[in-house]
Amino acid sequence: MLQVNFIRANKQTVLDGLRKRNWQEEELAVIDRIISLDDARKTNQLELDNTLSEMNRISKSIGGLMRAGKRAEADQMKASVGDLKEREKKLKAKADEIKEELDTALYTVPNVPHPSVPSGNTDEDNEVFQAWPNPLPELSGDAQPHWELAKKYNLFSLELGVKLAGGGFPVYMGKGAKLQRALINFFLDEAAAAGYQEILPPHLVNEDTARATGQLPDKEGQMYYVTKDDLYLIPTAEVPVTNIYRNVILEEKDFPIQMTGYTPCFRREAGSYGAHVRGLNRVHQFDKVEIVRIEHPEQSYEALHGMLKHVESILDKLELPYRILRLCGGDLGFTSALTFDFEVYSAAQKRWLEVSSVSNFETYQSNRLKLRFKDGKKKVLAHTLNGSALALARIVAALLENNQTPDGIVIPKALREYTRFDIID
RNA sequence: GGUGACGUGGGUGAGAGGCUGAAACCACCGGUUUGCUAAACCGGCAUACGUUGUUAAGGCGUAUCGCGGGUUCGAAUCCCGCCGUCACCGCCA
Repeated sequence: MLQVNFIRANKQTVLDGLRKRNWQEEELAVIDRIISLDDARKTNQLELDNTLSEMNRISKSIGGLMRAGKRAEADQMKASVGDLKEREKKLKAKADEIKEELDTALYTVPNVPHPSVPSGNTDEDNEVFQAWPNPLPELSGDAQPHWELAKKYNLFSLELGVKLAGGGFPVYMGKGAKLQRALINFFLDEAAAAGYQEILPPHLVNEDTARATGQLPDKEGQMYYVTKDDLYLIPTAEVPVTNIYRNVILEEKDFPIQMTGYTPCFRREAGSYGAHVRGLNRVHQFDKVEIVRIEHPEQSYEALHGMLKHVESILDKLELPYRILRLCGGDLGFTSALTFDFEVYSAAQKRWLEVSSVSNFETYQSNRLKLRFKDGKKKVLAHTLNGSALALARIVAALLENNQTPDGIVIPKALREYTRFDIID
């Protein structure tokens, strides 16, 4: 969430940012409300502190009297604390109430978009930041979408997933399963080569963890929740990996921090039906290799572009046609200041599929994470970033479709040392 | 899952209702001494919020001894719940 002090000092910037996210004028009132709640918080806190201070003073003198054996005087002083206690109780209750209102209000405010974020409402207003320079692949008329190919070559089954779990849980088989494993290893090795330390985190996280990276309370409905143990299934490795640095104070020399992690990702994503969610296009469980960086604020945008280059290099090696979009204000994630999406062209479906989202959250996450670094004597919030490198399911969809030939599906050269087969037939 | 022990600053560890935001030691930082290094000695060394101050240095207040409640004029210390660690038992890939 945003810091109240930041909102105070940069009110106009915040308001303009929210307008870019298409906030209506009446919704912007929350900003003034936050400031006045914070004022109330301070006033209340001061009164509470003064009350406590008075009580502490009296208690101390009672201690002195007791030691001096002046029992009667001490008893008299004890009696005088009653009113203060009442006041303390009220003020404390008020403080809790204000804090809750303030937090609730703060949670409704998304990150301030970076100046380069284009205005716009929907994904149609996203800016093509980098187009695919070559002609798009064209397949012959009898080319099949990946869900047909999966049947033909027995690569995965969603029907079987229904039997085992439910809709949207694919079961990969044979070369389909091996292809998943190969891609995961390929992505992890590429990330390691680019300087990212590999992390294998828990796949379930507690509430504090989900809150710190912003999944709670904003996206509560999107996560699977294990009530019995009060744990959430992770929607992305971003959550546990970034939280490694929750409540940490770094030294400047610790930067940059680069981590990568493979995890399955679980998303409830309340359903929508039709061709655009068929097959692997949208599922409840998919595999993803994530890259996470923690950066000095002055370096974070450079780091963001480095992450773009990394994702590009992987897609180049996979020989997939892709383009990069800069998300508009309306499509930008709640916690992000700037996001670039990678889309891969899936030739049989004749559409672009989102396979990666690379974002700079600036201090929005680190504020909740309490992730800071020492800047001289001061402690300053660090910037957090992350990106998919890459999300598997849709990559598989594109690979299968684009590489189909009459003889079978050809595996890209870079992947063959991982699959140990050249073709799916 | 059961039983028992434990959880104190960056680390080790004392404290067992008031004189304790917390001894001592180690680590760290600054200084004195010294051909250099080391040693010795002196000093400093938590975080958050608020307040004051020039958006400074500093001062002041409050909170924090795993987390949350309670008892009490007063809690690191007593009581309750939770979490975690360790040991043993049970179960188990």
